[in-house]
Amino acid sequence: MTPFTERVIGIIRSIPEGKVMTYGQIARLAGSPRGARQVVRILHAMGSKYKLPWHRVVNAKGEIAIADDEGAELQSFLLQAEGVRVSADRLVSLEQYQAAMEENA
DNA sequence: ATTTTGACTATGT
DNA sequence: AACATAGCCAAAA
Repeated sequence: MTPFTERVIGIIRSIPEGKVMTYGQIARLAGSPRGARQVVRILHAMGSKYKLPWHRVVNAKGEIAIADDEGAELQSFLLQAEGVRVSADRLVSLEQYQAAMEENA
């Protein structure tokens, strides 16, 4: 377990309900400005084990980044269940993750 | 050791 | 706004 991984986990765990963050933001906060893809891997590998709110992580455009349609639908459902507006093309309102970033900065 | 592969991003058309 | 390109970087093949 690298320090970077630990920081990523901590950051994701700190995302408040109803807010979302992007892979890039998380990577930057964890000290690796170009590490967005590593965040993806960490999330995929450790997500269930550490009970992280994986569904609160979206890409830079504010959209659900899951390739698999079924998984994307689940994420969309989970987000909407906590009050995040998600459009039919799985776009998340941008205000929500900007707020999350300030709280963690 | 080298290549491929992404739940990515920034930049330029 | 949609598409292409080029960086990116660790894990898997």
